[in-house]
Amino acid sequence: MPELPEVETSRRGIEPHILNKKIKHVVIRQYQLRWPIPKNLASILTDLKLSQVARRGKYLLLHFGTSGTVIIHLGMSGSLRICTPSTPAGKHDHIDFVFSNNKVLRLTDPRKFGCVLWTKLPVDDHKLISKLGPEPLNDEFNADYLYAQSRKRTCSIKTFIMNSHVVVGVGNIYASESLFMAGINPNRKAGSLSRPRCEKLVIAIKKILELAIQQGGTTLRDFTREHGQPGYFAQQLQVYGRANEPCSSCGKLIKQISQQNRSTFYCTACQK
DNA sequence: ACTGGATCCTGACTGC
DNA sequence: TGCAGTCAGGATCCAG
Repeated sequence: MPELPEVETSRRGIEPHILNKKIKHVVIRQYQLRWPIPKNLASILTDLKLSQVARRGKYLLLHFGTSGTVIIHLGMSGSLRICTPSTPAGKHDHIDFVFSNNKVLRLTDPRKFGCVLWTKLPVDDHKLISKLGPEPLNDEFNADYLYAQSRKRTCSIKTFIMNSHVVVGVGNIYASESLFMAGINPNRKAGSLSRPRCEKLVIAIKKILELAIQQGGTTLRDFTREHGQPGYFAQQLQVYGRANEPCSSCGKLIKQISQQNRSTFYCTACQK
């Protein structure tokens, strides 16, 4: 369940266990993820010291000084946890990074939509990272930006804000939630949004993500240790997964539709 | 340059 | 129970 808040929660959860530790060895059980794990990754990483645990969008970045960076994406079903070398590996535990302090960073990903890659480049120059839009919580993501980017765009506003080249980290759940908070119909064409409504949407996206990170930080604190815990934020969702339930604002039943083969939930009365 | 659709993969759930 | 069909929190690639 990796939305941006959870990737950030994972980052904060694993960092204290492995920062500034050396890799003792790497165990790779399944190379075939979204893209294959580089064959020589284990030998490259052995004896390198982890200097920084960063995040860009939904990508987790393990920096090893000037040597290079491991790029991890959790896809739809990936998760990370800290365990020990003696913790038995499950069916979908694809890679273990074993550190000198005997802590293991373990990636689990049943659907294999995630990836583990290596780059020597400055990570911002990597193909997957270089074209990403701004971080939603940075000042760079503001009403002027969203308004300018959306002009003449005919795709729906929901599809637009989920496009990682426009802004990173807005997944299917938070797209629906943000549009509800901003009172915008998800079917509306991106280019038809007024400047004030762009501002409203930017504020909503920031607010929703900040709230989710805050909740992830408290309720999913041990997400990296106990796989599969239900997220507390699920109870805070106003429209996502609530088809045919009354709108919390007006009482009209929440509608579920499909956009780009993804479910969208919204209130036909509150969102125009 | 944009848009819509196909696609990678497994598991949970529903209905027959 | 078993089996087929549908649906999942992502995002790239490709054709038009």
